Amino acid sequence: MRSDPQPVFRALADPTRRAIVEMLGEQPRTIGEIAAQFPVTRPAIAKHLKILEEGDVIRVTTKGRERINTLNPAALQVAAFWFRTFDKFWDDKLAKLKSEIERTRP
Amino acid sequence: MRSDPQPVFRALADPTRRAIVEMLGEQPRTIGEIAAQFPVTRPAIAKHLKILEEGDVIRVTTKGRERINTLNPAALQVAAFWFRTFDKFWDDKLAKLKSEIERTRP
DNA sequence: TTGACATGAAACCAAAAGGTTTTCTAAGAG
DNA sequence: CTCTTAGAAAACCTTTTGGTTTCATGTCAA
Repeated sequence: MRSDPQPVFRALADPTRRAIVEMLGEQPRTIGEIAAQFPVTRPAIAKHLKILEEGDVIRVTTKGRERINTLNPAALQVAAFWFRTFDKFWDDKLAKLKSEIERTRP
Repeated sequence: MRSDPQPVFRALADPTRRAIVEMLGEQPRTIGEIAAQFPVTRPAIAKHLKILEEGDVIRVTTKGRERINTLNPAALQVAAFWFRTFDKFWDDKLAKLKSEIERTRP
């Protein structure tokens, strides 16, 4: 499960891209639908989507002349996992319980 | 606790900076000590540290002619929190348990 | 006080990032 | 067929990023 988080962190570094990720967390959308929500042009959004795709944060399927962008939540875990290193600083009891839960549920 | 995650995500977007964060997770260090671990020059590391400081990911204290860089784990939580939006995609039971734990421990 | 050492600071550079406009292609609707 | 529409693709631009080298400053140790 733990792969290189760099493309994911890179994808999430831009606020527009994080907003896109949040949008796609609700439901899959086409480029046009996404671009309509932002003050930038469609080509700009297309570039953002490409970067998200490179990080495997989204998956794209073609349907006729439309391209459906779907969130791939698993990729987010790759980045989220990185933060686990610092669990010890946050809440020791909670961290222990969490890891215990995860350990006993393979 | 939830503030703008942008400076944190920005700080964590670079692999060198994430490595620095991991180093400082062990113990505070001076710029020189950090720079010695990387194949880039000290001024380059100094710039990375500045970006980390802007995201409040590290705190800096001066001691004589040394500058001690210390990790501020709380800032990491700001970014980690963003991922919570997607808990529902990961493991529903675990997510519910986690939020239950957090809810009952204010 | 003098030298060595930790760091700051400025000037500079190439590449990447984020954006635009323009042009092209292909699929649906009439 | 033809028109409209979704998107791809290329060319271009400006700013930011990540790095360098060179020089300046302040502190510790002898």
